[in-house]
Amino acid sequence: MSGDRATDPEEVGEEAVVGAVETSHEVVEALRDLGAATVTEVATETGLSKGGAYKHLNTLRKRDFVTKTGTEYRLGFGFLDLGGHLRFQYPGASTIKDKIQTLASETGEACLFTIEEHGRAVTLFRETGNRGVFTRTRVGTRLYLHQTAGGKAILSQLPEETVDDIVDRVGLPGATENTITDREALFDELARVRERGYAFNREESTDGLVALAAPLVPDDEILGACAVAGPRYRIGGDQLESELPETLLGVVNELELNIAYS
Amino acid sequence: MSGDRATDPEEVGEEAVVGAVETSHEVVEALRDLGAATVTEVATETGLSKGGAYKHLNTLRKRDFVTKTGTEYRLGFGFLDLGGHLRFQYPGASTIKDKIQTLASETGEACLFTIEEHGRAVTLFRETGNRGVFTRTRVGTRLYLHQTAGGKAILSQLPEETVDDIVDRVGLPGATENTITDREALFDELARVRERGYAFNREESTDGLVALAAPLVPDDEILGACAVAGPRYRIGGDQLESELPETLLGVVNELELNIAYS
DNA sequence: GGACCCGTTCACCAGCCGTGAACGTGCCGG
DNA sequence: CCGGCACGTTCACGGCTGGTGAACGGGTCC
Repeated sequence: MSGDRATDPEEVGEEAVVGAVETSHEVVEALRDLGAATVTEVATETGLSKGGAYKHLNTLRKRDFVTKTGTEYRLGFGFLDLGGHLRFQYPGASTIKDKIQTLASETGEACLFTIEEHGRAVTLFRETGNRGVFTRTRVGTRLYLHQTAGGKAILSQLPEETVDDIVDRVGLPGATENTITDREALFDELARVRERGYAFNREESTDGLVALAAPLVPDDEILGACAVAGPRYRIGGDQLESELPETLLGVVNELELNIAYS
Repeated sequence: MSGDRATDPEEVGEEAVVGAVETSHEVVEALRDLGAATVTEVATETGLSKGGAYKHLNTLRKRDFVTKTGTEYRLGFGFLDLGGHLRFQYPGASTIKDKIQTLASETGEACLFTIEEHGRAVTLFRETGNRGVFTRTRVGTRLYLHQTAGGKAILSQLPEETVDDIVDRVGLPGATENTITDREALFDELARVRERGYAFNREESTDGLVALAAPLVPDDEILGACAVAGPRYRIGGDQLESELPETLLGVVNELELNIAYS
């Protein structure tokens, strides 16, 4: 029922596009950047006329994408509704969320479930244990696949040409001095991940942050990756090497069985 | 910095609207209902021509609101990104989320933070304890204020004319036989809530589900409500009457202090 | 191999988006 | 109390673009 989950490497056609919708998106972005704004502020920010900005804000308001309080406009929570709906449409979503939560309470650290979209990593679920929170990764943020443990776990399960396409499109930007920024090095790393069964992130996205992730492959098809992340000083040593992989792989295997037979 | 948080009872003007953006939203809704669809399916669902549907899908794709996999279109996670961003812009968001989480692990039940928007209740944060999950309330869903504990807690803090406006606009639809569907009865209930300091939901939205909520009012201004919800057979009796209110009020008071001085 | 089906492109015309100016209202200073 | 300003909202109009229907091309199933 849920079809093919592979990535789509096509470039988006610059033509065949509805201009008014694009300006609408620009209004949304302006509102996101400004936080709260009046009509004239939105107009100057987007370059629209006052009347035009008004029309757009009004249109967005009809669908709860924008809220008006007196004379102030801000983004509304219509986006949350759609996003939340979508999150639980993903195959096995509620099972995944449950397991991520138990993983979080067992390890005490921040645990994530991440998928690939448009060559980037998107976090669908995030639960934190009783220990202090560390990452600033939010549900929905788009990160680079090659900079994160979950991303590398996903990449390790994709055919080589797909990985090539993704690298062509989004590049390999660096974040810390540990980030893999070379294509060869990335492929080597992916081979190691494939062999080992899970991926590390040793301060490759943020200084002081390490993580561990395993791909979720219930049916010969990569669904995403489960990760445990925490500060290096807490889980850096033995835990990252031996204890955590065991618990992580246990949870992921269980998940795969649950999802495959349902 | 964050301005007025009161509700805005204005009706949205039917005119002064951008048509192309509305059809774009219709495409999104079609895609949400269909789950995954081809261009022609979207076209027939929305009544657009094939070419027109294509243009719209393409436009949405540029902003990650739509994903294309081979010949299949589905909603993308761009909405999640915006929604998540927004969630943490709300005043005191991360403090609130933390406290909701501790509340969940202390009580073991599902705990929510809910706000009011457009006369409806929107759940911003939801955390579940170690006991079985019960409600199907998702982050982002819009519920009726008068049907939920959190909603009634919020209403109890609003001026009477605002409550009147809201009731005029959204009505008092029933969900179970316990739902308050009469305006007089609602005002009586709100007076009791105000006096007591917290609100109950005794199977007023879903059979078998009870809840308890307290308004969060850090600065003379209602921010939202914190709620604990669970099945009647588990928390129905003494807990709901004495134990839970105490822990809930404790957490909310602490939250109010944290938010007021920050 | 041919007939269909579907996604994508293309040209075209009417309707609509966006503009700029006009209107009205609330607020501040005098 | 009053006048002026600034802002949201409305309005009429013109150029452009959104949406149409038909044509193209590639894939797949008989």
